[in-house]
Amino acid sequence: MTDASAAAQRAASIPLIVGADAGPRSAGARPDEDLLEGLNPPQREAVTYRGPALLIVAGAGSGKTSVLTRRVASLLRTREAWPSQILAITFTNKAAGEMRERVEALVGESARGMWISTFHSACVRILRREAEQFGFTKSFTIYDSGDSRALIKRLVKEHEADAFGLTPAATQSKISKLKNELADAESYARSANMSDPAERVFVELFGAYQRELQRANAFDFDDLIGQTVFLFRAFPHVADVYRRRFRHILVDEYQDTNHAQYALIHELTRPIGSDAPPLAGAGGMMIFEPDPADDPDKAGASLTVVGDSDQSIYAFRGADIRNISEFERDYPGARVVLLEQNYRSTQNILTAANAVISNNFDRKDKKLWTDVGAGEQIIGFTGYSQHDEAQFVADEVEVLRRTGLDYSQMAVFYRTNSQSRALEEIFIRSAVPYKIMGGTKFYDRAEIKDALAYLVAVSNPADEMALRRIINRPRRGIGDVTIETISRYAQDEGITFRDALANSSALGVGPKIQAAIAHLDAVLAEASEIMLPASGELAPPTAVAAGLQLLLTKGGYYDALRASKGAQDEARIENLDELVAVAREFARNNPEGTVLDFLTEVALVSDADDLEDASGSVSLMTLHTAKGLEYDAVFVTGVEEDLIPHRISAGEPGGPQEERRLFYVGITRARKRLYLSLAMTRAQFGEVTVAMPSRFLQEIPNELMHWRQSPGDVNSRGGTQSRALNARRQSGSGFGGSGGGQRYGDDLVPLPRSARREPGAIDRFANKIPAKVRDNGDMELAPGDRIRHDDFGEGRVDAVTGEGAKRVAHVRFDSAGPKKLLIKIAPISKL
DNA sequence: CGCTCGTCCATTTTT
DNA sequence: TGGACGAGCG
Repeated sequence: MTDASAAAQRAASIPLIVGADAGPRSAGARPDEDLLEGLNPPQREAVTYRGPALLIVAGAGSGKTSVLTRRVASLLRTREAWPSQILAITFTNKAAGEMRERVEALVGESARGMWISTFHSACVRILRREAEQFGFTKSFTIYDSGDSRALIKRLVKEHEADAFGLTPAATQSKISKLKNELADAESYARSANMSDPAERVFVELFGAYQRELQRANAFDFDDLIGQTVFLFRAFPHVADVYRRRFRHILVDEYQDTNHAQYALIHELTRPIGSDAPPLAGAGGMMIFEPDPADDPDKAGASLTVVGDSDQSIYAFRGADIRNISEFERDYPGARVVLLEQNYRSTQNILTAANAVISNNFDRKDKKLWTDVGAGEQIIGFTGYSQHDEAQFVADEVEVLRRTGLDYSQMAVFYRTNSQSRALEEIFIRSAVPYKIMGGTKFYDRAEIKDALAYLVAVSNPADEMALRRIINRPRRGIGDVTIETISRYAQDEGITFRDALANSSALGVGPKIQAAIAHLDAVLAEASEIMLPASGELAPPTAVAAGLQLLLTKGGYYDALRASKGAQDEARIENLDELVAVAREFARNNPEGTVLDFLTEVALVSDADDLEDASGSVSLMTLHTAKGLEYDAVFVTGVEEDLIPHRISAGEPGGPQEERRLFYVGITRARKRLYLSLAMTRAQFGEVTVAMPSRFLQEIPNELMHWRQSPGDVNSRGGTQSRALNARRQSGSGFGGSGGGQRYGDDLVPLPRSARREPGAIDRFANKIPAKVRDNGDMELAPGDRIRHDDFGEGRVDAVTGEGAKRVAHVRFDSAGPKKLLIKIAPISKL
């Protein structure tokens, strides 16, 4: 490592030299002095340390982004690096955009030329340049998980693999996991138990899948990383190009990198020109022999990684926490800087967060602290149903709003996307402006995928999947039979599916179908002239939008939608118009952008409208999406067993711990106010189930919490009338009308309030929450039984539906009328 | 070949 | 609850 330390010394000495001619800045000061303003000592070190490897362990809210951007700015300001020598990897496109902005704000124009992007975007850029090296073309398609699922589904069917328990979903996830480990079909076969027929079939599928991708000139998400690693290993001279170029590599959210990403970084930071040609296809194992690169000019790039193992929440998709915990072993001599001071939250919030996360064993103890004071207590609330819970959130949002807090400073988190429904309903009804972040379905809509498939069909004629998708959309009378005919013809003639379309007359299909094929072929050809001018000249910026417009119009897509009277078809047209608008916008931002660039962007930017600001509205998102964000007020909803921790995680090794980290991430997003809410009952899959408070709630010290309504309050006598029903009236808004119980007629009837308790008394439930839940045990009820309800009085059971804890009694009360009650928890007794 | 209706299915997190 | 898919009919 002498070379490395030499490089470190060299690098470290530069600022001092440069400092002498710091130009406009005050004489003698470091040119990056202003960048260090307001930083605490560890932060300063994180910005100024120079060496081959630096690990910044950055607790939540410790100013990590600020440190990272200043470090980049400092490198530029001191002329230690040209912008083009910097590669900064972030986890999301949004984070990349923000980082670029912040660096630009610090150093201005000179930020241009830096690569600041996600792993995936960076790899696409590299692959577009180098694809020809190994049997792809630069027009390759990027398959998103839906595309690859479709392909896998077809292969599973062809191989009759489901007979071996290989469902498309299982196959896809297994392949993905393997690719994240840099394994391919061959290397996997070597280690697999091939006497197991299911394994043999899987290997077969894996291999076929990969061949199909190659044939289609396509990469799936995992390939973008894995194939780049493969490229670097198989072609050292190519790798050297990038090693020479990127002298400073920074990786954010390092705890969430998977093995392939780790390997990519490792390849990029190796000394230049020192590769022993690796064995092709040697997936899986990596050997890092110390490279005797004596020439300091060949030293590897300097690497900075930032992360927090307490915030590792992507193990389920291959993130390997060891990448960060063993960083010092992988990069001997690495400097480690710890950022523990928190600049975001109040001490109460941090204490709660520390308390929760400390229940994870096998972690380095780390305690966030702040000097801003204790702050407000954490508010707890238990709703009767998820609607009730949502109404609490909506009401509280309004209260906060009236105290002057902007909507954009509030966020609501949930574990699963499906939970957003109830929130949305209530927010709409309560006229609370909101915006759902992430999970944008725009690019998942069928019509959008169709439209994009048209573009792919033009830009990457090898992509048969895209062609198959659009060949009969809109309906052209080309069914499976015809498709098979075309496919066979192509195979016989040794041409591509796309080229077969151009020979429609030779296919031997009926005249009507032949004409349809010829027409489609002509439209595709015309569009390709617009978007891909032959003679190497650049297409005009408008080409993508124009080509798309043409495809949709002449392809008959618009007409078909207009002709149909389906209710959603109008919306589909609007969505397509929106896509065209997106293409125009893209052209404005990227005057030289090609159709490929456009497709890349939409493939990798999952939620394009994330870039739009959410100003003026409350943000709703999953806990995963929340990572890296912060808000003055945060609502974590659905804090229930089986939700967080999610029930599926229970069986998986490390699952509950990861769930705890997820909860921790949610808590630590809050600056000033934190709300934790749950519901006693939750309707999922159309069934009402009884929910139990999350175990994580009990890990928060009592004195930090103020329960507006504890789980005990809801079911012990009295309960509350659903806030969803009465809150509006309480808050004096004129919104009462829609309130009545009828709105919830199909829902379980909330328990009306008979006696109001002093809320917030924590001693009574003392977080021994589950014990407080009313439980009627296995009370047996049958039609005809008479029962007494604490609030509704006496009634007669009409029917009993459901099973176990979900049994529901349909009761006709003498005075209160018909109600549905969950037998297990309703305050009832048999007469 | 296309459409409708019915069934059945599955429901974690995402670049 | 609702979304996806298959069988069966027009």
